[in-house]
Amino acid sequence: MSATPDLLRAAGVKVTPGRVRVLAALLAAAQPLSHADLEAQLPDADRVTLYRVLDSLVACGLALKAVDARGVFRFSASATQREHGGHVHFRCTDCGGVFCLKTSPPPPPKLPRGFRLGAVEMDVHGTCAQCARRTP
Amino acid sequence: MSATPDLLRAAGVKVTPGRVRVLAALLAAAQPLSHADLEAQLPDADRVTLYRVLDSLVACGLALKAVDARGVFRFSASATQREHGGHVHFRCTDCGGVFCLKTSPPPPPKLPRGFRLGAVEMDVHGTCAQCARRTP
DNA sequence: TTGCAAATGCAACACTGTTGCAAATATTGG
DNA sequence: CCAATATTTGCAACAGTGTTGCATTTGCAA
Ligand SMILES: [Mn+2]
Ligand SMILES: [Mn+2]
Ligand SMILES: [Zn+2]
Ligand SMILES: [Zn+2]
Repeated sequence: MSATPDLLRAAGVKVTPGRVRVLAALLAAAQPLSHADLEAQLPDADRVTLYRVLDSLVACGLALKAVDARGVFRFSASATQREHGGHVHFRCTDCGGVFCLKTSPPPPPKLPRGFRLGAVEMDVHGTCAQCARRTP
Repeated sequence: MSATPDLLRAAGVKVTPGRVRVLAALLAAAQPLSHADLEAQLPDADRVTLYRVLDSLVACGLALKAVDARGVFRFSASATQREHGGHVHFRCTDCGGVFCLKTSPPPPPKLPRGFRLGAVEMDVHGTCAQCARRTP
C-alpha cells in the first residue's frame, strides 16, 4: 500500500499538508464524509481550503463526489481504481457511498432520426448494506 | 382526468390557491421542478409558503421529492411520474429538452447481499434532431 | 355563520458552497 | 541551497437553499 503523499504525487498534484490529511481521512473512513464531517475531524483546517482540497482530489481522480439524501455532497477515496467505465455503480441515498457493481453498462438505446447520442449513464440507487442494517 | 382541486380533496388536504397552482405546475411539467423553477413560474408566491406547499404535497402523496446532481431538491407530480415510468428519456444537452424514447428501462442489476434497490434511472443524453441540424 | 385548526406572509436565521484577492508555499531549475 | 513561479492557502464577503417562530389570515366543518 502506498503512502498518501505518493498517491498525490502519482495523481500529479502538489503534496500539501491539507491534501495529505484530507486524503488520509477519506482513506480511513468507513463511510463517505461530508465537508462538515471533515471540518469536525480537522478542526484547524480552513473551511474554504477544505472545499478546494476536496475539489482538487475529485479533479485528479483520487476521490469521488456524490449527493446524499439530504442534498449534501459526500466524498470518498477512489483509492486505486482508474477503470470505472466497464461496470455500473450503485449510489447509497442514505450515506452517499458509491459502490462498484459487476453489471455491464446498458447498450445505447435506439434514438429517433437525427438525434445524436452523447453518453448513456445508469444511476442505480438505494440503500447500501450498512445503512439498510441501521434502518430496517 | 381530474381537476387539480379534486386531486387535493381526494388526498385529504385543504384546497388553497397556492396548492392548486403548484400542483397544476407540477402536473404540466415535462421534468421535475426545483423550488427556484416554481418561484420563477409563480412570481407572486411567497418563498417560504412555496416550500411548505411543496412539503405538504409530498406529505399527502401527490408529489415526489428527489435530489438532483447539484444537490437541489426537485419535485414531480406522482401521477406524472407513473405515466413516464415505463420508458427511458433522452436529454438534449443543447436545448435542455427531454424526449420520451420507446426503450424500456433496464432491468435492475444484481446487488451485493444486504443492499436495497431504490430505483434504476438511465440518463441518455446528447443532441436532439433540431439542435443537431443547427450544429452539424 | 361561526369557531378553530391549518395555512400564509414576513423576518430572521442556519447551513452549504462559491468568488476575489493578497499572502504563503511546494516544486522546479540553476 | 537559492531564487523564480505557478499553486495553494486564508480570510472576508457573498449567493443559494432550506428552516423556524410568530402574528395574521383563511378553508372548511359544525
Ligand atoms: Mn467502479
Ligand atoms: Mn416520457
Ligand atoms: Zn449507505
Ligand atoms: Zn435540443
